[in-house]
Amino acid sequence: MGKKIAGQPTIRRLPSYLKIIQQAHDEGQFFISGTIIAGELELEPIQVRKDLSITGIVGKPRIGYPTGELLKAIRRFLHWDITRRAAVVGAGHLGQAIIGNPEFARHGLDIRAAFDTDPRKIGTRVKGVEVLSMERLEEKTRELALELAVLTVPSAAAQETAEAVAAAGIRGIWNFTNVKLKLPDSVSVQQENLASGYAVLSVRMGYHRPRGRS
Amino acid sequence: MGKKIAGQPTIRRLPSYLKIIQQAHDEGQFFISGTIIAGELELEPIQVRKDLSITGIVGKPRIGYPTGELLKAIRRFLHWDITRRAAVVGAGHLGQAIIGNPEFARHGLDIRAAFDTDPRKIGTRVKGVEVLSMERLEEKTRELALELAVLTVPSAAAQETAEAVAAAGIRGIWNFTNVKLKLPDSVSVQQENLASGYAVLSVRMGYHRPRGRS
DNA sequence: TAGATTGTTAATCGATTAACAATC
DNA sequence: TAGATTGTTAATCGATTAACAATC
Repeated sequence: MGKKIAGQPTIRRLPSYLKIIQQAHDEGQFFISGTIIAGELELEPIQVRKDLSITGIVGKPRIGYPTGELLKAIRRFLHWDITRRAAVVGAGHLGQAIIGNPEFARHGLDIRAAFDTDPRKIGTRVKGVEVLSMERLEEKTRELALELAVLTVPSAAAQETAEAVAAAGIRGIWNFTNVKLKLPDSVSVQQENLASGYAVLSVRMGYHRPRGRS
Repeated sequence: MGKKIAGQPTIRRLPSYLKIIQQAHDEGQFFISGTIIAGELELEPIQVRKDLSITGIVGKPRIGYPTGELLKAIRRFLHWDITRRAAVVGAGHLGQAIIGNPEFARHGLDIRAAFDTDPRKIGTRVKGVEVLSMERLEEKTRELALELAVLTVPSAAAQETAEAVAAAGIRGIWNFTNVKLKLPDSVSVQQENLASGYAVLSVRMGYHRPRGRS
């Protein structure tokens, strides 16, 4: 019998659970029920129980799940218990937002360098992270043992840059461009398509019928 | 018989289709087949055909779908054929990234103002967009007829800020914080949880076994 | 014409939800 | 104890994929 496998929807919900459980833990609560977590996130309790079951942590009826063990197990499951040495490729606003967001650092994203083609940016620092020329990507990847790249370059440069990133030996790309990258399967790619979210919101909002003065 | 309804997965894929079809159209192609679109995005042709069917556009066997009509129909479906007057609330790097991204403007996101609490930012401009104090949110929402807010404040301020946004009369929030907002149902909220994407990538990458020198 | 592609109907697959005995 | 919550098994739901006749 193999390891229990979690579907992608489950994996995507785990970070929200982690946040709620962390808060409870910080407030000194030793247990939290699936019902409470579900209430906070407007999910069904059964869904939370099902999701949490993949961690292997067993809860106590009437009491809930032990917060400490659950935190540890979720972090382990997401591999957020190790640090991943990473680079931001494309040091624009989006790249700087990722560098400056402490949430990712807490979850093991250890950004060691940033790369850009803009001579005015090269040599500067963003929150202590040095911005380097793209020419130094391979050298720095080796030197710093980088394994992950946050790709925040303009779409027009995405494929070309991703190929350079892959050639440098990086094995995971968090892709914030809207370009479907063509790379060998040995590189893991996670596509963040912000336009998808905007599309969902737009459809949900529908057409506005402003209250006229007529 | 009612209007055909599209599931959220379909809606989320439409922007990618739009991009491919736009490229073909710009290259002067009058038709594009579902097979081609699927190939570009590494999807199944049947999935593309099924998704495109919600637009009501009919393709020609052997030829494909008419690019011009398809573009128009997808934009119509997503309501990307109208402009939505919007504000960025939280003028940090992420907010500035959204303001500076021309893709959203092309899809009708018309950012008219930015709001922040930082006195050093208030009064400045980001790509021509004025940064205003949060106190002026209600006034400006009325004056500019804003209907959408891009919420890019720190998590700690998310709920409070969202309430102010809702009170100002804005009816859609694109929420980039990791906070599940508690707001009346009259406000549409789209949650962008970046940590979810990072979780998926992390699980996919697994634990690294570096090639040792041993 | 021959055959690639469409649109529709049916089958499969996976995720969510329901039901309920076990239990703290 | 009584009853809220857990974990598991089964049912439902929705999305994806397969099959195939129609057709350009």
